[in-house]
Amino acid sequence: MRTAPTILHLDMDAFFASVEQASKPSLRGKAVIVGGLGPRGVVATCSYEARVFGVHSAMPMAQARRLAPNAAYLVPRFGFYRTISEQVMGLLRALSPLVEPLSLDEAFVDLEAGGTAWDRQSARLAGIKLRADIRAGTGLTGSVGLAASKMLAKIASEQAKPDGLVLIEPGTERALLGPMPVRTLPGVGPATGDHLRRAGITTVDEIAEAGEDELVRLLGKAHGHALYAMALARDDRPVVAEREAKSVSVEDTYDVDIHDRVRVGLEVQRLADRCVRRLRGAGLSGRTIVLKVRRYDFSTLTRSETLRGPTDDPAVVREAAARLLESVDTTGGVRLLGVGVTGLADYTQEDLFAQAAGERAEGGEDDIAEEAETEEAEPVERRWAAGHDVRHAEYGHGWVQGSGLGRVTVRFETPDSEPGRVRTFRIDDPALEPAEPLPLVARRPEPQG
DNA sequence: TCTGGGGTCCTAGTGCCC
DNA sequence: TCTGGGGCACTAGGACCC
Repeated sequence: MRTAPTILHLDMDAFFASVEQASKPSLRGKAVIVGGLGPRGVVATCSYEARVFGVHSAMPMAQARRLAPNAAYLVPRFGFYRTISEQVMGLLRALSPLVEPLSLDEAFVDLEAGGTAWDRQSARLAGIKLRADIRAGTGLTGSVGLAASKMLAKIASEQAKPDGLVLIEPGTERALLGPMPVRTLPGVGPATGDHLRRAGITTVDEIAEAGEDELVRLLGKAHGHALYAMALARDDRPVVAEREAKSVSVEDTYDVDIHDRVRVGLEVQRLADRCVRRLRGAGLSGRTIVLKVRRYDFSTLTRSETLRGPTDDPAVVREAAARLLESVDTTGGVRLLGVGVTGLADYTQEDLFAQAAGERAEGGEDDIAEEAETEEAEPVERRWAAGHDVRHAEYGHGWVQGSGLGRVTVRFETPDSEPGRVRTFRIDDPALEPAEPLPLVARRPEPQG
């Protein structure tokens, strides 16, 4: 393990909610909750103001609404978050070629590999400058952890939240880690936490005291060895810049359980098409088709089938998914269906032939065009999702505060305006149209030199 | 009150081949 | 020919992460 704290972990603070607050001045300082707004939605992220009420990620939305009835509830705008995320990742790549994104709002950076830092002073300075650059470029805050390993850098950024920087001095790791609860360690979730607690182990020190053999006995080989090493602050996993995807999947939870077997079949076909579209979009094909079914009682089962070779043919994936469905009992109803592909490969020669043949026969992508039509036919209310940007011919740029009963309520404001006024329109008002999000920070003139 | 969506990794059982 | 075992592929399920 290295001796200088030159691994940096960045964690953007309440990312989705912060982006929404930055783009909507009237929400700054308010409880903002981003997530699925349907009857089975859960909270994706919420602002720190909402956390005061006890709201947190992964909480059922219905529960959040009871705890914070006056919060602003918004659906996520992943496309926009991705744009902001790329901006932030660009700042990280300026520090080092070794940047490992973990999600839209989190990444590791190997500062030493980039020549940006070699000791604690240079690492701290790099962290301070990064936070300033993120704020200047996006108006958002991120927390930075610096340490000699990935695990400790992540724990440091957790401690730094919100809007802070924590550097763990090499040599102090074990003393720091020892009294912490086992759940601090990555890979210890509710199940493992319970398992350890039943064995009388609640702190990191107690993991170390239990010994490696005991942990392997309790948790199995891989998990036991890994956890013991982490408890001793041993972690020499490198920062890996390029990670290849291992699977592609799509799934839908339905507002109401589906009982009709024919409808279940149709949904599986739709999901298969969507999955293939994603697969092709990534330039991939795959060998193993996976069907996922969550039943009315939340029991989840998967069925999979491995083909002789990789495919990205929608008909092949549809047929495989349909065969897998035949082996599943759906009486009682299903709440979720999913279709995935694993065993990924780049396009194979065979696929290219098959695809060429398919295109000759069917004239291109028509075989999976059906989805687009379904989307066109969605109810008009769906165009006015809460939180999404709109433009009105007379009042300018705004966002949807809510819609229903044939009306849509819009607040007219932009990231650099004062909090704006609210107006209500008919949902079919021709002066109102969906709009692209505006940049969070107004473009400044390029600095000279 | 009732639990999203997109992933990764691990384990265990089974069947097959050598 | 019988038996055992290692190694691998496949399948299903579960834990965990953000």
